[in-house]
Amino acid sequence: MMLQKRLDYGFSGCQVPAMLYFPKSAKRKRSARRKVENKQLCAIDLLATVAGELLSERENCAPSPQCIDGASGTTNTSKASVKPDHLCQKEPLKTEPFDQHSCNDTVLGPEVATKRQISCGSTEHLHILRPKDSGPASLLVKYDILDAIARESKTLNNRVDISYSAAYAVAGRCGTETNLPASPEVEGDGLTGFQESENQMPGNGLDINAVGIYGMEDSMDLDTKPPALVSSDSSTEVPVCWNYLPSNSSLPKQESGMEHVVDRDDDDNSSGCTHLSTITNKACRPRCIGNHRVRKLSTLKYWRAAPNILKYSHISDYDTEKKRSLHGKKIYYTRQRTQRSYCKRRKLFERCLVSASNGGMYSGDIPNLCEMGGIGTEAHDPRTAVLDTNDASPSQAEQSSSYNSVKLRIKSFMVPELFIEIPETATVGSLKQTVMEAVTAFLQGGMSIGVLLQGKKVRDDNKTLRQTGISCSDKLDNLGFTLEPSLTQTPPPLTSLRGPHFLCLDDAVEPLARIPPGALSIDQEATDSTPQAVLTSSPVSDHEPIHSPTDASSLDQTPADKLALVALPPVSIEALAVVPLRKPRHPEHVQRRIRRPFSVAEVEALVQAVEKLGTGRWRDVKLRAFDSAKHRTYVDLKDKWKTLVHTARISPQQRRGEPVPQELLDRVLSAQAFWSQQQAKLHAKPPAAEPCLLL
DNA sequence: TTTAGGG
DNA sequence: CCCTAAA
Repeated sequence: MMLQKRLDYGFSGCQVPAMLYFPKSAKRKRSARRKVENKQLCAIDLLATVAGELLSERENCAPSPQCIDGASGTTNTSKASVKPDHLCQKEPLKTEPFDQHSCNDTVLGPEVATKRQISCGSTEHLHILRPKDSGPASLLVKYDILDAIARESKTLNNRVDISYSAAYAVAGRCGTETNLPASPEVEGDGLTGFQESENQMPGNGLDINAVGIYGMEDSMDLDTKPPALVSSDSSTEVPVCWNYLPSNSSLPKQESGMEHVVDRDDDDNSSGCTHLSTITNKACRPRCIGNHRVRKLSTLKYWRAAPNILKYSHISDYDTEKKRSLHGKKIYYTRQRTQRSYCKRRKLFERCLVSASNGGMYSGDIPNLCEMGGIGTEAHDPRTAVLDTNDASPSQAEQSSSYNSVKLRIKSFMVPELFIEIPETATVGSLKQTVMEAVTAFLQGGMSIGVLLQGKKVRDDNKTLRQTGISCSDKLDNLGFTLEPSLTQTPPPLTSLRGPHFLCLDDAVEPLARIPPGALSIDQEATDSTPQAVLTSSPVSDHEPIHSPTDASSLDQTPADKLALVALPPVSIEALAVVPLRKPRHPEHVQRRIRRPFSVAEVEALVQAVEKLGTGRWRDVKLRAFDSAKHRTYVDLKDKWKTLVHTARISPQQRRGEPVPQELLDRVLSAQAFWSQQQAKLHAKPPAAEPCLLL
């Protein structure tokens, strides 16, 4: 490789619409997941789950748009809010890459409704009941959720806007990798354009935007209320308490970008606009709803590690001039589409929530997202969110009546500085991608919102707006919000698993890792004495790029060794002190293999081999029938057999995916029976001659 | 490494 | 497909 001159780009801040992305890379460790419990994750959990719904709903498409009434098992049905018309008339997907059976075999009678249970934290569950054939699924669900939340919270202070971005709805057929269309431009909708541009593998993503520092006052104590999130959504919803002031700036309307994707995701022409929404408070686990062709919620796509990122560092506030380091790291990523059950997806999201939680907040409740401690940037810091109070009339707010509200508008947040190093021979497209990756990496650690009042950081999250003076009109001019990265709080048990590339960070902040969680209060006044973590780039070997089997778009993929990216967000000392460590991830575990459904021919070969060799000799089966299929491991074959047996035992209506000939399934059953019998005999008495299934 | 199973 | 305990 010839040396290339590098160009360094400094970003004093990337302006993004005032919205946050919550889905984060999933973590598979159950141990980590266990740490995510209860209401801390209320918001994200809910949203993530909703997102799962949106995804899952795609296969519940049905031709009939009519709404069904009187669904079973519900106690509190009610009409959901009316949707805007434009949401009801979406073009169908131009291409429906999903299994064509998915629509057919899931259409239920009009009386059958799909009962969804939306988990909102650990204590609240919203049951969403909507008919299966009530039209554009994701949209309905979206409004179901909104409606449910509104009812559940008994207040409209909290608004949640959920957008679903089906980045790509492509299901790879067996043996054929599906190339996706080129990534959409990342423009016009802030971060919504995050795309998996590296290799254009099939993937799908969720953009859960939401929103609204509406009802902040309430959110302060919204332990049991639906999440109040942050949004710049200037579309239609106006919170009751906080007047949302429609932006007159040039900030892109996030809806626009999102809705388009939603269009693509709606898999039918249904024009149904009404639906049922049922809300209960049962705190039970979501049940598995048989579904199909549901992509795993790889919102994670967005959080995919940038292979080019060699360095990913954070520095602290300018005023402290302290440097801290993060490490580049792989981000759990998957583009696999699965047919997992709702429960599975739910679990997956729980994993997401782990990171979301750990990364985005270190204590407190999700509803307090809007009041999370921020970084100590100065008021004039360009990274500070622009607060527009021109249109607000805070004079009323300061009239200290108990119900006065504070009106403010967040025009945008500022993303902290990003430094990007890229060869000058790189294309603009790769530059875009690099920037995107930088932002992705930046966001990957989780987000926090900082509140600055007159240049001073408002640390006490428990104070009311009035107490802090935020309700005073004369101070609103100096009220700012910062979008700041948070680091994942590494659970103590996991810190020992850190790979070599974590060493530098470990060394720097190891002492902090021992701070017991209980001591990690939001108010981290004493953290100014935090040891400095000097940013160090990690060896390339520790960050082997993620290569995709179908790296179709590796246009100008600058090799990792030639493109370094340094993100230098002004990480607050607090954040580092509180959540100093990232969850270690072994690079080899980062990328999930692409899913490659077995073809009928493969199934045939597998069945034949198993018939011959039995069910306990998968290596032999592999050698015998799949020796040349590099991507099929004996574990795969074993798994496939397992699923085949399962498939053969369920009713044909329940089967999904490419249908396997019944004849093969019959053979599967007989072979399974035979060999399990043999195995039983083997246990009974010492092995004799090698049996063989006669067929 | 391979099996066997749960996830 | 992933993850792992066992073998």
